[in-house]
Amino acid sequence: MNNKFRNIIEELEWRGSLKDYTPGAKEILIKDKITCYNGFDPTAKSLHIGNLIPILGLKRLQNFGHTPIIIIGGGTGMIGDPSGRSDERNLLSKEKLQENLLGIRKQLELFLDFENKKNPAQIINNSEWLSKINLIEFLRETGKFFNINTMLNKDSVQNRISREDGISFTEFSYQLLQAYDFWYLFEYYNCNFQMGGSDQWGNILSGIELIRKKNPSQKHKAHGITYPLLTTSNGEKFGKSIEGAITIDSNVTIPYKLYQYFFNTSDKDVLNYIKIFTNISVSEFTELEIEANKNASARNSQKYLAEEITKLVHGEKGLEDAKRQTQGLNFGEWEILIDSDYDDLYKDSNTTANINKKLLQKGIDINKLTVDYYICKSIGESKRLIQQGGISINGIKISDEEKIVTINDLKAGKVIILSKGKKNHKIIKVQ
RNA sequence: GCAGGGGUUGGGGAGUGGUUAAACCCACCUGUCUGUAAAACAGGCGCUUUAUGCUUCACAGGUUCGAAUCCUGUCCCCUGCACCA
Repeated sequence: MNNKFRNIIEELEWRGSLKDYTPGAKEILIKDKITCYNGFDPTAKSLHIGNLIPILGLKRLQNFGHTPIIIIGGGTGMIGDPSGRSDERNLLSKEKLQENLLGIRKQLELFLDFENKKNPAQIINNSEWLSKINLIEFLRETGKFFNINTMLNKDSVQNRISREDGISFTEFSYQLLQAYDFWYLFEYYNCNFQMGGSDQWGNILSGIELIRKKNPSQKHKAHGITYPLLTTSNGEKFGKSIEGAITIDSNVTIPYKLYQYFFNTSDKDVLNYIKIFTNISVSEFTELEIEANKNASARNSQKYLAEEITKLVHGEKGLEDAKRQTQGLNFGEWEILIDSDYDDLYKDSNTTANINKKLLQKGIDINKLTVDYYICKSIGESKRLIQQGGISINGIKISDEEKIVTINDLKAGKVIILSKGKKNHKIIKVQ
């Protein structure tokens, strides 16, 4: 893990994690030690893997002696960011927001160093100041610096205005609040850098402009950098699976799922992802790259990526569990699964379910089973898949579309592993 | 508000009285091959008691032996004009 990079810019550029930057930003990051912030809005109760990019960005800054600040958007979360949205957000209730806030805060604490004497990370909730804003004062002292024409020209706003539903004043105001955050941090926390996804570029610039206008004497002191937004080479959104976002909360996305998600990264993306998500050094990377070109079928890069990320997010034990469960589920080696694996897999309701023992003693129609446990959408689909050889129990393909599943189909006397294709499994436990 | 165009199965988009559960493309699913890939190929993609069965083409009625297709009303969208500025 030793870092051969001379400075943060060199590292970010090599990792492909730098997209836009304000003039002079690079030089300052190389020469000085700065304080930089990145905001996270509590829209869900867990961060998803896309959030790892800014988190790692802050961490890398910290490694080079800069001071990271994480803003969790207790205030801005009340409003909703229109960027990248095609419709108005539903406002979250205050209780929900609070719950999300706590969850995210806890997760963020895992990644950065808060103990360090020199440049400890901080987590700050922007409701600290946003909730105290007085409307009249805000309009006079901050709103005055925003030009509606400029605001209207933003893509995020334009997109919404051209739609039938338009955009509410509330969301339209979001950019003011984010700019205000930056100004506030600049003023009271000596923070003059903001980092964010490239979709935040406009918001970041607004903040810089506000700072400039409010402090005419300190021209060009605030800066921003962005990292590119990740999409897969197929143009899909990164971090989304069929069942929803891949999160870093082991109760929502179990380590096995996380591992699988990255293991299934395509060859085209995997090397880029490794640079972005892991701390791989240039020399290690070169080695891996050569190996990947020579012997792609070994999938060493995917394995490396999946292992590193699982370890980063869930630790050594999480990784071990994920690998064992992979072996058990994806290769049908159910014997190696231990009791706690079932418990783990049980946290993911997409993968597991319970069945009443009596039902099994009577016997249950295979098609009913697949539909009841959400493997198939309809009995018709189930029959079709059986004809096509797409349904299996405990790794054995079912050929009889009228099959009655009974107690004799249990593995180890306690579970049925019902699968659609090679990757969709449902572990059904008898109770 | 007036005039014109339009709302079809996840998305796009054919179809303007009858073998139309509805062309085609994309997305998606399964299988073969394989590397738990990609590509390619094969199959599939409203529901079920698989039947000359049931429910679908914005919504509600109507005409007809028969309607996604015709009529009436309602809702929504797009374009032009007007109003407003």
